[in-house]
Amino acid sequence: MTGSTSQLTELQLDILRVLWSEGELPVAAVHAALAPNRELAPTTVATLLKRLEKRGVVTHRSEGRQYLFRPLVSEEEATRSILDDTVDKLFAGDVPAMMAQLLRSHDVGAGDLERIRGLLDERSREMDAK
Amino acid sequence: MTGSTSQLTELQLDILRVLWSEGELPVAAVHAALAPNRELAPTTVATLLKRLEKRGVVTHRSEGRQYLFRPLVSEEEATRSILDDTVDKLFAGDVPAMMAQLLRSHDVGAGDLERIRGLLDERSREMDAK
DNA sequence: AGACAAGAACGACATCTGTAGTATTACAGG
DNA sequence: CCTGTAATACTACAGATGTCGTTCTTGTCT
Repeated sequence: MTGSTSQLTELQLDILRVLWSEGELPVAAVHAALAPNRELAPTTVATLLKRLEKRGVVTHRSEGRQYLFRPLVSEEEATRSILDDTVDKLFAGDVPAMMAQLLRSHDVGAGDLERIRGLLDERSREMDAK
Repeated sequence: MTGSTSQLTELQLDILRVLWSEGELPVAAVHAALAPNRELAPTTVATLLKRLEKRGVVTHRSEGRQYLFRPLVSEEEATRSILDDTVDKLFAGDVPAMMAQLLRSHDVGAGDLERIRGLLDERSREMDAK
């Protein structure tokens, strides 16, 4: 059970994305990576990281006088968790229903449709294989 | 612009669902409809409704000594808004990417795959038609 | 050793959400 | 007209989140 990964906010995800892509980083580096998009004080980033640690989403180890933070959940897990939550919240867990809604009211071009067909076929093959 | 419809929580959605399906209702009725699933004090429901009204999600009119609440956003709009938000949050707005993820890691059975193919075809025809 | 600077630790504050108790108010009956 | 009673209005509080300022600590450089 990887803790409450589903309730991650945009900002929390942005922080996690930095860690996912960069690996183990000191607060300053996370702050720096976020700087272009978010104007946050370094202490803000530290606070966020600390809170995420309290929730079991990241952890840290000391190296010299600074902390190196590292994620405890993978991007896959987080994404999945959030998506699960959304499907439950909006469609009572009915994934196809959600996909139907996505197809219906969100911009999906012709090329996208093809791409999705490809994915479906792939998935079918996988199921047959097993 | 229908206000911040995208940030609706599960509880808020539950309340809205009651209104969507029942129409215009007094607080007591909303409370009653929710009762089987949620054990909330009537005042709690009233508070929630009032806050939703402040956010422009519902409104009310007086009838005698009680208020009749009614939604200001449709279920379609709310669902869409939340989904948009999720796609943005997780896949930078890339709907097909989200669908791919759904197919990959959520339980979608063989029958579901067929159903989705059907939706795709339908969508394709709609596009051709236009 | 003493002063600096860079981190970390702590504390704060506003807003939102879930949750509800208490205070008012005003109609309905007697 | 007075009193329940039912509905609304008001107040409160804890936990989460976004956002920092301030203080404490400790390695480092002269």
